[in-house]
Amino acid sequence: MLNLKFLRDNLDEVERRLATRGGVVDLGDVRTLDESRRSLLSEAETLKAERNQVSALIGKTKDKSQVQGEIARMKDVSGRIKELDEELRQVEESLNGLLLTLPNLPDAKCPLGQSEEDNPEISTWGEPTKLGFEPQSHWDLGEKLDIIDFERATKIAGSRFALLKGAGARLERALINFMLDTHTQGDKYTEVLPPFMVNRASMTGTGQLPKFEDDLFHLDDPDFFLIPTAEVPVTNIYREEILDGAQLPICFVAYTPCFRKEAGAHGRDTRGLIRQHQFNKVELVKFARPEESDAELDQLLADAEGILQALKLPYRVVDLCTADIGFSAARTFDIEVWLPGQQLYREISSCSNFRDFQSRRASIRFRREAGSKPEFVHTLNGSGLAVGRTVVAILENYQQEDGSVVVPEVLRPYMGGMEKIG
RNA sequence: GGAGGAGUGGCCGAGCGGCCGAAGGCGGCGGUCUUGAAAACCGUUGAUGCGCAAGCGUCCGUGGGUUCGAAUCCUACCUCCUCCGCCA
Repeated sequence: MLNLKFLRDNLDEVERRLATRGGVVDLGDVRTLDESRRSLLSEAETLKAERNQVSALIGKTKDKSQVQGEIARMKDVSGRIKELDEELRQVEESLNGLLLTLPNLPDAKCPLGQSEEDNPEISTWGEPTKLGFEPQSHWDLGEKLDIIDFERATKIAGSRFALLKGAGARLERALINFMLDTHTQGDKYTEVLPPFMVNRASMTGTGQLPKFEDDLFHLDDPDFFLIPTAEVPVTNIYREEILDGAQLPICFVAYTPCFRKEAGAHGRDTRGLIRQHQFNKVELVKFARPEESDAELDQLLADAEGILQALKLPYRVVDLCTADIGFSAARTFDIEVWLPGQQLYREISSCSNFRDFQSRRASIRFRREAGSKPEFVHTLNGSGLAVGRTVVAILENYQQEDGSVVVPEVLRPYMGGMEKIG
């Protein structure tokens, strides 16, 4: 959520900066609602002040017959207050509803662009793998090795599900453990295992609601949502809390499955593990002081890159342009891993700084020192990494001409010493 | 699922329908004393909205209601605790 005061004073600038995300932005309604809110508020508060005064007087008066007139008048005043409060409630509901649909302001440093084509590549690591033979796709490899069964997953659940088997299931589990162990080394990140279902307030806090309900799996009774990323439950750990500034930054790492409807992706990535309704992810989440969040984003990105480097998987980093950053983000770096089967780089991690956008929605604040005023923290998160896509990358990059797959060295201890699948 | 009990400030804990944003304690902060620290003593210490400010408003789990006036009364919901049942 944007700062209403800032928005009020810089309406044109906000419109212009939001428009860099694409489309036209008209904040006229925000102005109108804000103005009527303030005028209703001041009228209601004046009456409340009067009522408080007169009621105190009535209270002090022993002989109530002397104040019958005041009591009658206050009855009217109270009626009027009730009307105004109701009007105010409606205006605030509209205003708040509107504010909740406005995306975050892109950072000044966020590159301008019209589409993902305009995302500048800022670094590369390793060389795209040269296999010396015709590479197979991970879905062919997986099926031939009998470690991924898409057909039966479809029978059990439906399309966009996978059944991992044998060394495939073991590889997924090995990756989760390897990632968690790596990130928690030296107490950099504290491991958490959060609920996989959350309520509406949590979804609103991180920005999935109210705009993106269609992308979420929902349970009617109780009114819960399956998490689309661990970002949601982990960021909401501190919703409506005031943190001690001395403890910042607070860094969490969480493994969770993630559930997404992929409603807008019909026909895209229908084969393979790339786009599933359910996938595993190890997520990094940080709560930082505002002045430190840029540096924390760099570190977060480096931590995510560290996993790919340890696995010796080639990748590049792109700086998402204004048209491509997510709703809640102010700045985002994507890590894209090389996939020989498809001969392209594919997103495997997305690392973002949300600044105070989520912390305003979720009311997550901190005190610099005892006695100072609460300020909003900056929240950040990034995949460290998407596990399913890491399996894809390993199968495709480590495949051999005979269709077997070499297990990356760092994973062997997690695979019971297995050096090769197949 | 059934039966009881409870939700007050960072924490514990008082609170008669008006003098309660809320006693008291702990903790925090500042000070006195001390070579320094502890102890003791004194003072101070919630959040938020509108406003340049003075100030005014709001917040005692959440939402409704009664009343001139609600932390205090009524009501629904939420959460927690105890007991019974069921259960990985």
